[in-house]
Amino acid sequence: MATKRHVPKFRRATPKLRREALVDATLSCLKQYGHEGVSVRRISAAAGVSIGLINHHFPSKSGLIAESYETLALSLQDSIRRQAENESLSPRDRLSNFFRASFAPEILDPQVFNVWVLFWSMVKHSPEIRAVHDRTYGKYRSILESLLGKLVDSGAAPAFKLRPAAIALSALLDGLWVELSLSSTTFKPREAIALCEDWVNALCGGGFPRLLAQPRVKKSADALPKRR
Amino acid sequence: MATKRHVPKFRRATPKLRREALVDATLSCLKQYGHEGVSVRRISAAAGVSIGLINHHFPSKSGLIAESYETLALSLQDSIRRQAENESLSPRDRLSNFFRASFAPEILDPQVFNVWVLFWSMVKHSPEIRAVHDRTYGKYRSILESLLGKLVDSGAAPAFKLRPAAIALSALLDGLWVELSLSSTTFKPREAIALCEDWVNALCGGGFPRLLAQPRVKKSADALPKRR
DNA sequence: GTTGCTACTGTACGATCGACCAATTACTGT
DNA sequence: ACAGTAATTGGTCGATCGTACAGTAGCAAC
Repeated sequence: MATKRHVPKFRRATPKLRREALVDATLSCLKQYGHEGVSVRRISAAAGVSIGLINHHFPSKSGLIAESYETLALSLQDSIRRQAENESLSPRDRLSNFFRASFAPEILDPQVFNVWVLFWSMVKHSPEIRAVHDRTYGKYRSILESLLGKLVDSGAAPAFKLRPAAIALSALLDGLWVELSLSSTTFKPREAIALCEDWVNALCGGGFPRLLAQPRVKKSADALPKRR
Repeated sequence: MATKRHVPKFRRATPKLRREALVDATLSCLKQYGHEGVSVRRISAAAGVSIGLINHHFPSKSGLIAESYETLALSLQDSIRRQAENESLSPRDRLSNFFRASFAPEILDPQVFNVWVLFWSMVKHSPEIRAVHDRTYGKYRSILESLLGKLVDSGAAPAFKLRPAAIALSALLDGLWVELSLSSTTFKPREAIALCEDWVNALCGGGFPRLLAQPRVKKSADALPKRR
Protein backbone atom coordinates (compact mmCIF):
# COMPACT_ATOMS: atom_id res chain seq x y z
CA MET A 1 0.00 0.00 0.00
CA ALA A 2 1.37 3.34 -0.98
CA THR A 3 0.53 6.64 0.63
CA LYS A 4 -3.16 6.26 -0.19
CA ARG A 5 -4.86 6.75 3.12
CA HIS A 6 -8.56 6.97 2.57
CA VAL A 7 -10.89 8.08 -0.20
CA PRO A 8 -14.13 9.42 1.27
CA LYS A 9 -17.26 8.18 -0.43
CA PHE A 10 -18.96 11.52 0.04
CA ARG A 11 -18.35 14.89 1.61
CA ARG A 12 -20.44 16.46 4.30
CA ALA A 13 -21.82 19.92 3.80
CA THR A 14 -23.64 22.34 6.04
CA PRO A 15 -27.42 22.10 5.70
CA LYS A 16 -27.50 25.60 4.24
CA LEU A 17 -25.07 24.78 1.44
CA ARG A 18 -26.64 21.42 0.72
CA ARG A 19 -30.09 22.94 0.50
CA GLU A 20 -28.83 25.51 -1.98
CA ALA A 21 -27.22 22.79 -4.07
CA LEU A 22 -30.46 20.82 -4.09
CA VAL A 23 -32.41 23.90 -5.12
CA ASP A 24 -29.99 24.50 -7.98
CA ALA A 25 -30.31 20.92 -9.10
CA THR A 26 -34.09 21.21 -8.96
CA LEU A 27 -34.13 24.27 -11.19
CA SER A 28 -31.74 22.58 -13.57
CA CYS A 29 -33.97 19.52 -13.84
CA LEU A 30 -37.09 21.58 -14.31
CA LYS A 31 -35.44 23.50 -17.13
CA GLN A 32 -34.29 20.37 -18.84
CA TYR A 33 -37.18 17.98 -18.40
CA GLY A 34 -40.24 20.05 -17.55
CA HIS A 35 -42.93 18.17 -15.70
CA GLU A 36 -40.97 14.97 -15.80
CA GLY A 37 -38.02 16.66 -14.16
CA VAL A 38 -39.80 16.99 -10.85
CA SER A 39 -38.58 13.71 -9.43
CA VAL A 40 -36.51 13.11 -6.33
CA ARG A 41 -34.44 10.63 -8.26
CA ARG A 42 -33.61 12.98 -11.11
CA ILE A 43 -32.95 15.88 -8.78
CA SER A 44 -30.71 13.94 -6.43
CA ALA A 45 -28.82 12.53 -9.39
CA ALA A 46 -28.27 16.04 -10.75
CA ALA A 47 -27.03 17.18 -7.35
CA GLY A 48 -24.75 14.19 -7.09
CA VAL A 49 -26.27 12.90 -3.87
CA SER A 50 -28.38 9.94 -2.90
CA ILE A 51 -32.15 9.77 -3.14
CA GLY A 52 -32.82 9.90 0.56
CA LEU A 53 -31.00 13.15 1.16
CA ILE A 54 -33.83 15.30 -0.12
CA ASN A 55 -36.19 14.14 2.58
CA HIS A 56 -33.47 14.74 5.14
CA HIS A 57 -33.14 18.42 4.26
CA PHE A 58 -36.70 19.13 3.14
CA PRO A 59 -40.02 18.12 4.67
CA SER A 60 -41.17 16.81 1.30
CA LYS A 61 -40.75 17.28 -2.40
CA SER A 62 -43.17 20.18 -2.52
CA GLY A 63 -41.13 22.01 0.11
CA LEU A 64 -38.09 21.75 -2.11
CA ILE A 65 -40.07 23.02 -5.08
CA ALA A 66 -41.44 25.98 -3.17
CA GLU A 67 -37.96 26.98 -2.09
CA SER A 68 -36.77 26.63 -5.67
CA TYR A 69 -39.56 28.90 -6.83
CA GLU A 70 -38.60 31.54 -4.31
CA THR A 71 -34.95 31.31 -5.27
CA LEU A 72 -35.68 31.75 -8.97
CA ALA A 73 -38.15 34.57 -8.39
CA LEU A 74 -35.78 36.56 -6.21
CA SER A 75 -32.90 35.91 -8.58
CA LEU A 76 -34.79 37.29 -11.58
CA GLN A 77 -36.16 40.16 -9.56
CA ASP A 78 -32.74 41.21 -8.34
CA SER A 79 -31.29 40.90 -11.80
CA ILE A 80 -33.88 43.35 -13.13
CA ARG A 81 -33.91 45.68 -10.17
CA ARG A 82 -30.16 46.16 -10.19
CA GLN A 83 -30.47 47.82 -13.57
CA ALA A 84 -32.98 50.31 -12.22
CA GLU A 85 -31.15 51.15 -9.02
CA ASN A 86 -28.59 53.51 -10.49
CA GLU A 87 -29.25 56.58 -8.38
CA SER A 88 -27.41 58.88 -10.75
CA LEU A 89 -30.06 58.40 -13.43
CA SER A 90 -33.38 60.15 -13.68
CA PRO A 91 -36.45 58.14 -12.68
CA ARG A 92 -37.50 58.05 -16.32
CA ASP A 93 -34.18 56.60 -17.42
CA ARG A 94 -34.28 54.12 -14.59
CA LEU A 95 -37.62 52.90 -15.90
CA SER A 96 -36.07 52.49 -19.33
CA ASN A 97 -33.30 50.43 -17.79
CA PHE A 98 -35.93 48.39 -16.01
CA PHE A 99 -37.59 47.62 -19.33
CA ARG A 100 -34.35 46.74 -21.04
CA ALA A 101 -33.44 44.44 -18.18
CA SER A 102 -36.87 42.83 -18.29
CA PHE A 103 -36.28 41.67 -21.84
CA ALA A 104 -32.61 40.80 -21.53
CA PRO A 105 -31.66 37.39 -22.90
CA GLU A 106 -31.20 35.89 -19.46
CA ILE A 107 -34.79 36.78 -18.56
CA LEU A 108 -36.21 35.73 -21.91
CA ASP A 109 -34.50 32.37 -21.67
CA PRO A 110 -37.19 29.92 -22.84
CA GLN A 111 -36.11 27.46 -20.19
CA VAL A 112 -36.67 30.03 -17.47
CA PHE A 113 -40.13 30.71 -18.81
CA ASN A 114 -40.92 27.04 -18.87
CA VAL A 115 -39.98 26.66 -15.24
CA TRP A 116 -41.90 29.78 -14.36
CA VAL A 117 -45.08 28.55 -15.96
CA LEU A 118 -44.65 25.24 -14.24
CA PHE A 119 -44.62 27.03 -10.92
CA TRP A 120 -47.70 29.00 -11.93
CA SER A 121 -49.50 25.77 -12.66
CA MET A 122 -48.75 24.59 -9.13
CA VAL A 123 -49.92 27.74 -7.37
CA LYS A 124 -53.51 26.60 -7.17
CA HIS A 125 -52.81 23.13 -5.83
CA SER A 126 -50.04 23.83 -3.34
CA PRO A 127 -50.43 26.30 -0.45
CA GLU A 128 -46.67 26.50 -0.01
CA ILE A 129 -46.14 27.57 -3.60
CA ARG A 130 -49.06 29.96 -3.42
CA ALA A 131 -47.46 31.66 -0.41
CA VAL A 132 -44.22 32.11 -2.30
CA HIS A 133 -46.09 33.52 -5.28
CA ASP A 134 -48.05 36.08 -3.30
CA ARG A 135 -44.93 37.24 -1.51
CA THR A 136 -42.71 37.63 -4.57
CA TYR A 137 -45.39 39.16 -6.76
CA GLY A 138 -46.25 41.75 -4.15
CA LYS A 139 -42.62 42.67 -3.93
CA TYR A 140 -42.33 42.99 -7.70
CA ARG A 141 -45.29 45.32 -7.89
CA SER A 142 -43.98 47.45 -5.05
CA ILE A 143 -40.74 47.92 -6.94
CA LEU A 144 -42.70 49.16 -9.93
CA GLU A 145 -44.82 51.41 -7.75
CA SER A 146 -41.73 52.92 -6.22
CA LEU A 147 -40.23 53.66 -9.62
CA LEU A 148 -43.47 55.19 -10.87
CA GLY A 149 -43.70 57.29 -7.71
CA LYS A 150 -40.26 58.73 -8.29
CA LEU A 151 -41.38 59.53 -11.82
CA VAL A 152 -44.05 61.82 -10.40
CA ASP A 153 -41.69 63.34 -7.86
CA SER A 154 -39.24 64.23 -10.58
CA GLY A 155 -41.94 66.10 -12.44
CA ALA A 156 -41.70 63.85 -15.48
CA ALA A 157 -45.30 62.75 -15.05
CA PRO A 158 -48.46 64.30 -13.64
CA ALA A 159 -49.73 62.85 -10.38
CA PHE A 160 -51.59 59.57 -10.90
CA LYS A 161 -52.85 56.58 -8.97
CA LEU A 162 -49.82 54.44 -8.38
CA ARG A 163 -51.39 51.09 -7.73
CA PRO A 164 -53.51 50.71 -10.87
CA ALA A 165 -50.68 52.10 -12.94
CA ALA A 166 -48.25 49.57 -11.50
CA ILE A 167 -50.79 46.84 -12.15
CA ALA A 168 -51.24 47.85 -15.76
CA LEU A 169 -47.53 48.20 -16.38
CA SER A 170 -46.65 44.89 -14.78
CA ALA A 171 -49.44 43.24 -16.76
CA LEU A 172 -48.06 44.70 -19.98
CA LEU A 173 -44.56 43.55 -19.05
CA ASP A 174 -45.76 40.09 -18.12
CA GLY A 175 -47.92 39.70 -21.19
CA LEU A 176 -45.12 40.71 -23.52
CA TRP A 177 -42.71 38.45 -21.66
CA VAL A 178 -45.09 35.52 -21.98
CA GLU A 179 -45.66 36.01 -25.69
CA LEU A 180 -41.97 36.47 -26.38
CA SER A 181 -41.11 33.38 -24.39
CA LEU A 182 -43.75 31.23 -26.03
CA SER A 183 -42.71 32.03 -29.57
CA SER A 184 -39.72 34.22 -30.17
CA THR A 185 -40.50 34.56 -33.86
CA THR A 186 -43.57 36.75 -33.56
CA PHE A 187 -41.77 39.89 -32.52
CA LYS A 188 -38.49 41.05 -31.04
CA PRO A 189 -37.45 42.14 -27.54
CA ARG A 190 -36.74 45.68 -28.76
CA GLU A 191 -40.35 45.93 -29.94
CA ALA A 192 -41.49 44.87 -26.50
CA ILE A 193 -39.27 47.49 -24.90
CA ALA A 194 -40.63 50.13 -27.30
CA LEU A 195 -44.21 49.22 -26.39
CA CYS A 196 -43.44 49.64 -22.69
CA GLU A 197 -41.76 52.96 -23.35
CA ASP A 198 -44.80 54.05 -25.34
CA TRP A 199 -47.04 53.20 -22.42
CA VAL A 200 -44.96 55.27 -20.00
CA ASN A 201 -44.75 58.12 -22.49
CA ALA A 202 -48.52 58.13 -22.78
CA LEU A 203 -48.73 58.12 -19.00
CA CYS A 204 -46.35 61.09 -18.74
CA GLY A 205 -48.29 62.92 -21.42
CA GLY A 206 -51.54 62.49 -19.53
CA GLY A 207 -52.80 59.95 -22.01
CA PHE A 208 -54.63 57.95 -19.32
CA PRO A 209 -57.11 60.40 -17.81
CA ARG A 210 -58.72 57.80 -15.61
CA LEU A 211 -55.44 57.17 -13.81
CA LEU A 212 -55.06 60.86 -13.05
CA ALA A 213 -58.33 61.28 -11.18
CA GLN A 214 -57.05 60.84 -7.65
CA PRO A 215 -53.45 61.91 -7.11
CA ARG A 216 -51.31 60.57 -4.31
CA VAL A 217 -52.17 61.94 -0.89
CA LYS A 218 -50.52 61.15 2.41
CA LYS A 219 -53.40 60.17 4.64
CA SER A 220 -57.07 61.20 4.42
CA ALA A 221 -58.86 57.88 4.39
CA ASP A 222 -61.98 59.60 3.10
CA ALA A 223 -60.12 60.39 -0.10
CA LEU A 224 -60.94 56.92 -1.36
CA PRO A 225 -63.25 57.41 -4.31
CA LYS A 226 -66.53 55.56 -4.04
CA ARG A 227 -65.91 54.00 -7.43
CA ARG A 228 -67.23 56.33 -10.08
CA MET B 1 -88.14 -14.68 -15.78
CA ALA B 2 -89.99 -11.47 -16.27
CA THR B 3 -89.66 -9.10 -19.21
CA LYS B 4 -85.99 -8.41 -18.43
CA ARG B 5 -84.26 -9.32 -21.62
CA HIS B 6 -80.71 -8.08 -21.47
CA VAL B 7 -78.81 -5.28 -19.76
CA PRO B 8 -75.89 -4.13 -21.90
CA LYS B 9 -72.63 -3.66 -20.01
CA PHE B 10 -71.68 -0.70 -22.17
CA ARG B 11 -72.92 1.24 -25.14
CA ARG B 12 -71.08 1.75 -28.34
CA ALA B 13 -70.54 5.21 -29.69
CA THR B 14 -69.16 6.60 -32.90
CA PRO B 15 -65.45 7.41 -32.73
CA LYS B 16 -66.23 11.10 -33.13
CA LEU B 17 -68.57 11.23 -30.15
CA ARG B 18 -66.32 9.08 -27.99
CA ARG B 19 -63.31 11.25 -28.73
CA GLU B 20 -65.26 14.34 -27.72
CA ALA B 21 -66.35 12.69 -24.50
CA LEU B 22 -62.75 11.76 -23.71
CA VAL B 23 -61.61 15.31 -24.41
CA ASP B 24 -64.27 16.65 -22.07
CA ALA B 25 -63.22 14.22 -19.37
CA THR B 26 -59.59 15.25 -19.85
CA LEU B 27 -60.36 18.93 -19.36
CA SER B 28 -62.44 18.13 -16.33
CA CYS B 29 -59.62 16.14 -14.75
CA LEU B 30 -57.07 18.82 -15.53
CA LYS B 31 -59.26 21.42 -13.88
CA GLN B 32 -59.81 19.35 -10.81
CA TYR B 33 -56.43 17.76 -10.20
CA GLY B 34 -53.86 19.80 -12.09
CA HIS B 35 -50.71 17.91 -12.96
CA GLU B 36 -51.90 14.82 -11.21
CA GLY B 37 -55.06 14.78 -13.28
CA VAL B 38 -53.23 13.84 -16.45
CA SER B 39 -53.61 10.12 -16.02
CA VAL B 40 -55.27 7.65 -18.30
CA ARG B 41 -56.88 6.02 -15.29
CA ARG B 42 -58.38 9.21 -13.94
CA ILE B 43 -59.52 10.38 -17.36
CA SER B 44 -61.12 7.10 -18.33
CA ALA B 45 -62.85 6.91 -14.96
CA ALA B 46 -64.22 10.43 -15.46
CA ALA B 47 -65.47 9.46 -18.91
CA GLY B 48 -67.02 6.27 -17.56
CA VAL B 49 -65.04 3.99 -19.84
CA SER B 50 -62.29 1.49 -19.38
CA ILE B 51 -58.60 2.32 -19.33
CA GLY B 52 -57.80 0.80 -22.66
CA LEU B 53 -60.26 2.87 -24.64
CA ILE B 54 -58.02 5.92 -24.70
CA ASN B 55 -55.33 4.15 -26.65
CA HIS B 56 -57.96 2.81 -28.98
CA HIS B 57 -59.14 6.27 -30.01
CA PHE B 58 -55.90 8.22 -29.57
CA PRO B 59 -52.36 7.35 -30.60
CA SER B 60 -51.14 8.14 -27.09
CA LYS B 61 -51.88 10.24 -24.06
CA SER B 62 -50.16 13.32 -25.50
CA GLY B 63 -52.39 13.13 -28.55
CA LEU B 64 -55.42 13.31 -26.33
CA ILE B 65 -53.96 16.26 -24.45
CA ALA B 66 -53.17 18.17 -27.63
CA GLU B 67 -56.71 17.73 -28.86
CA SER B 68 -58.01 18.89 -25.48
CA TYR B 69 -55.85 22.00 -25.72
CA GLU B 70 -57.24 22.83 -29.13
CA THR B 71 -60.79 22.27 -27.97
CA LEU B 72 -60.40 24.58 -24.98
CA ALA B 73 -58.59 27.25 -26.96
CA LEU B 74 -61.21 27.38 -29.69
CA SER B 75 -64.00 27.34 -27.14
CA LEU B 76 -62.64 30.36 -25.27
CA GLN B 77 -61.83 32.15 -28.48
CA ASP B 78 -65.31 31.73 -29.85
CA SER B 79 -66.86 32.78 -26.58
CA ILE B 80 -64.95 36.07 -26.69
CA ARG B 81 -65.27 36.68 -30.38
CA ARG B 82 -69.03 36.27 -30.41
CA GLN B 83 -69.30 39.33 -28.20
CA ALA B 84 -67.35 41.41 -30.69
CA GLU B 85 -69.12 40.22 -33.80
CA ASN B 86 -72.22 42.35 -33.48
CA GLU B 87 -72.13 44.15 -36.81
CA SER B 88 -74.57 46.80 -35.69
CA LEU B 89 -72.07 48.26 -33.24
CA SER B 90 -69.26 50.64 -34.01
CA PRO B 91 -65.75 49.14 -34.10
CA ARG B 92 -64.93 51.01 -30.92
CA ASP B 93 -67.91 49.51 -29.10
CA ARG B 94 -67.06 46.09 -30.43
CA LEU B 95 -63.63 46.43 -28.91
CA SER B 96 -65.25 47.30 -25.60
CA ASN B 97 -67.38 44.20 -25.85
CA PHE B 98 -64.26 42.23 -26.61
CA PHE B 99 -62.68 43.51 -23.40
CA ARG B 100 -65.72 42.80 -21.32
CA ALA B 101 -65.93 39.29 -22.71
CA SER B 102 -62.22 38.76 -22.05
CA PHE B 103 -62.76 39.31 -18.35
CA ALA B 104 -66.10 37.60 -18.00
CA PRO B 105 -66.37 35.11 -15.15
CA GLU B 106 -66.28 32.11 -17.46
CA ILE B 107 -62.92 33.25 -18.87
CA LEU B 108 -61.51 34.27 -15.51
CA ASP B 109 -62.40 30.90 -14.04
CA PRO B 110 -59.30 29.98 -12.01
CA GLN B 111 -59.66 26.39 -13.12
CA VAL B 112 -59.52 27.40 -16.76
CA PHE B 113 -56.39 29.40 -16.11
CA ASN B 114 -54.81 26.46 -14.36
CA VAL B 115 -55.43 24.22 -17.31
CA TRP B 116 -54.23 26.88 -19.68
CA VAL B 117 -50.94 27.34 -17.87
CA LEU B 118 -50.51 23.60 -17.78
CA PHE B 119 -50.75 23.54 -21.55
CA TRP B 120 -48.25 26.39 -21.76
CA SER B 121 -45.83 24.40 -19.70
CA MET B 122 -46.06 21.54 -22.19
CA VAL B 123 -45.55 23.64 -25.30
CA LYS B 124 -41.77 23.37 -25.16
CA HIS B 125 -41.62 19.65 -24.62
CA SER B 126 -44.32 18.44 -27.00
CA PRO B 127 -44.32 19.23 -30.72
CA GLU B 128 -48.02 18.34 -30.98
CA ILE B 129 -48.98 20.86 -28.32
CA ARG B 130 -46.66 23.47 -29.80
CA ALA B 131 -48.43 23.12 -33.13
CA VAL B 132 -51.79 23.69 -31.49
CA HIS B 133 -50.46 26.71 -29.65
CA ASP B 134 -49.01 28.41 -32.72
CA ARG B 135 -52.20 27.86 -34.66
CA THR B 136 -54.62 29.17 -32.03
CA TYR B 137 -52.47 32.10 -30.97
CA GLY B 138 -52.05 33.29 -34.51
CA LYS B 139 -55.79 33.18 -34.95
CA TYR B 140 -56.34 35.17 -31.76
CA ARG B 141 -53.99 37.91 -32.83
CA SER B 142 -55.56 38.12 -36.27
CA ILE B 143 -58.94 38.68 -34.65
CA LEU B 144 -57.49 41.59 -32.70
CA GLU B 145 -55.80 42.98 -35.78
CA SER B 146 -59.05 42.86 -37.66
CA LEU B 147 -60.88 44.73 -34.93
CA LEU B 148 -58.15 47.36 -34.72
CA GLY B 149 -58.20 47.74 -38.48
CA LYS B 150 -61.90 48.47 -38.46
CA LEU B 151 -61.21 51.06 -35.79
CA VAL B 152 -59.06 52.97 -38.24
CA ASP B 153 -61.54 52.54 -41.08
CA SER B 154 -64.30 54.01 -38.97
CA GLY B 155 -62.21 57.09 -38.32
CA ALA B 156 -62.13 56.53 -34.58
CA ALA B 157 -58.38 56.22 -34.61
CA PRO B 158 -55.57 57.60 -36.75
CA ALA B 159 -53.79 55.15 -39.00
CA PHE B 160 -51.26 53.03 -37.11
CA LYS B 161 -49.24 49.88 -37.52
CA LEU B 162 -51.68 47.05 -36.90
CA ARG B 163 -49.36 44.25 -36.02
CA PRO B 164 -47.39 45.87 -33.17
CA ALA B 165 -50.60 47.37 -31.85
CA ALA B 166 -52.30 43.97 -31.81
CA ILE B 167 -49.25 42.51 -30.10
CA ALA B 168 -49.26 45.17 -27.41
CA LEU B 169 -52.98 44.91 -26.81
CA SER B 170 -52.98 41.12 -26.65
CA ALA B 171 -50.03 41.29 -24.27
CA LEU B 172 -51.88 43.70 -22.04
CA LEU B 173 -54.96 41.49 -22.13
CA ASP B 174 -52.95 38.37 -21.40
CA GLY B 175 -50.96 39.96 -18.63
CA LEU B 176 -54.05 41.27 -16.89
CA TRP B 177 -55.76 37.94 -17.35
CA VAL B 178 -52.81 36.13 -15.83
CA GLU B 179 -52.60 38.40 -12.81
CA LEU B 180 -56.32 38.28 -12.21
CA SER B 181 -56.35 34.52 -12.48
CA LEU B 182 -53.39 34.04 -10.19
CA SER B 183 -54.76 36.15 -7.38
CA SER B 184 -58.19 37.63 -7.69
CA THR B 185 -57.73 39.82 -4.62
CA THR B 186 -55.21 42.24 -6.09
CA PHE B 187 -57.63 44.02 -8.39
CA LYS B 188 -60.98 43.56 -10.04
CA PRO B 189 -62.05 42.65 -13.57
CA ARG B 190 -63.60 46.09 -14.07
CA GLU B 191 -60.21 47.67 -13.38
CA ALA B 192 -58.67 45.40 -15.99
CA ILE B 193 -61.33 46.40 -18.50
CA ALA B 194 -60.74 50.06 -17.69
CA LEU B 195 -57.00 49.69 -18.26
CA CYS B 196 -57.64 48.15 -21.68
CA GLU B 197 -60.07 50.92 -22.54
CA ASP B 198 -57.48 53.47 -21.48
CA TRP B 199 -54.95 51.90 -23.77
CA VAL B 200 -57.27 52.06 -26.77
CA ASN B 201 -58.28 55.60 -25.88
CA ALA B 202 -54.64 56.60 -25.82
CA LEU B 203 -54.22 54.89 -29.18
CA CYS B 204 -57.19 56.76 -30.64
CA GLY B 205 -55.88 60.02 -29.23
CA GLY B 206 -52.51 59.54 -30.86
CA GLY B 207 -50.85 58.77 -27.55
CA PHE B 208 -48.46 56.26 -29.11
CA PRO B 209 -46.52 58.25 -31.70
CA ARG B 210 -44.23 55.37 -32.52
CA LEU B 211 -47.16 53.26 -33.65
CA LEU B 212 -48.30 56.03 -35.95
CA ALA B 213 -45.02 56.42 -37.78
CA GLN B 214 -45.92 54.23 -40.72
CA PRO B 215 -49.60 53.94 -41.44
CA ARG B 216 -51.08 50.99 -43.27
CA VAL B 217 -49.96 50.93 -46.86
CA LYS B 218 -50.37 48.26 -49.46
CA LYS B 219 -46.81 47.68 -50.59
CA SER B 220 -43.70 49.94 -50.41
CA ALA B 221 -41.15 47.65 -48.80
CA ASP B 222 -38.74 50.56 -48.46
CA ALA B 223 -41.08 52.18 -46.01
CA LEU B 224 -39.55 50.14 -43.21
CA PRO B 225 -37.86 52.60 -40.86
CA LYS B 226 -34.22 51.88 -40.15
CA ARG B 227 -34.99 51.88 -36.42
CA ARG B 228 -34.36 55.35 -35.07
C1' DG C 1 -81.16 -16.06 -36.13
C1' DT C 2 -76.75 -15.72 -37.62
C1' DT C 3 -72.58 -13.39 -38.93
C1' DG C 4 -69.03 -9.84 -39.10
C1' DC C 5 -67.13 -5.75 -37.70
C1' DT C 6 -65.05 -3.15 -34.26
C1' DA C 7 -65.89 -0.43 -30.15
C1' DC C 8 -64.77 -1.80 -25.87
C1' DT C 9 -63.08 -4.26 -21.61
C1' DG C 10 -59.74 -5.48 -18.20
C1' DT C 11 -55.64 -7.68 -16.86
C1' DA C 12 -50.78 -7.83 -17.05
C1' DC C 13 -46.22 -5.77 -17.43
C1' DG C 14 -42.18 -3.06 -16.59
C1' DA C 15 -40.94 1.40 -15.09
C1' DT C 16 -41.05 5.01 -11.94
C1' DC C 17 -42.92 7.58 -8.37
C1' DG C 18 -42.44 9.74 -3.08
C1' DA C 19 -41.59 8.39 1.38
C1' DC C 20 -39.40 5.76 4.92
C1' DC C 21 -35.58 4.02 7.83
C1' DA C 22 -31.70 1.33 9.54
C1' DA C 23 -26.97 1.25 8.62
C1' DT C 24 -22.92 3.75 7.34
C1' DT C 25 -19.48 7.22 7.58
C1' DA C 26 -17.43 11.94 7.44
C1' DC C 27 -16.24 15.19 10.48
C1' DT C 28 -15.76 17.84 15.15
C1' DG C 29 -14.58 18.27 19.70
C1' DT C 30 -11.87 16.33 23.32
C1' DA D 1 -6.67 8.07 19.23
C1' DC D 2 -11.35 8.07 20.41
C1' DA D 3 -16.34 9.12 20.87
C1' DG D 4 -20.31 11.60 19.63
C1' DT D 5 -23.03 13.76 16.20
C1' DA D 6 -25.57 14.10 12.26
C1' DA D 7 -25.05 14.25 7.24
C1' DT D 8 -25.50 10.73 3.97
C1' DT D 9 -26.38 6.35 1.87
C1' DG D 10 -29.10 2.86 -0.42
C1' DG D 11 -32.43 -0.48 -0.25
C1' DT D 12 -37.43 -1.33 0.31
C1' DC D 13 -42.22 -0.25 0.48
C1' DG D 14 -46.83 0.28 -1.75
C1' DA D 15 -48.89 3.05 -5.17
C1' DT D 16 -49.42 4.62 -9.72
C1' DC D 17 -47.88 5.47 -14.15
C1' DG D 18 -48.58 4.49 -19.79
C1' DT D 19 -48.95 0.96 -23.02
C1' DA D 20 -50.02 -3.51 -25.01
C1' DC D 21 -53.01 -7.09 -26.13
C1' DA D 22 -56.09 -11.03 -26.02
C1' DG D 23 -60.62 -11.52 -25.32
C1' DT D 24 -65.66 -9.78 -24.91
C1' DA D 25 -69.77 -7.97 -26.60
C1' DG D 26 -72.81 -4.25 -28.74
C1' DC D 27 -75.01 -3.56 -32.89
C1' DA D 28 -76.04 -3.38 -37.81
C1' DA D 29 -76.57 -6.06 -42.09
C1' DC D 30 -78.43 -9.90 -44.14
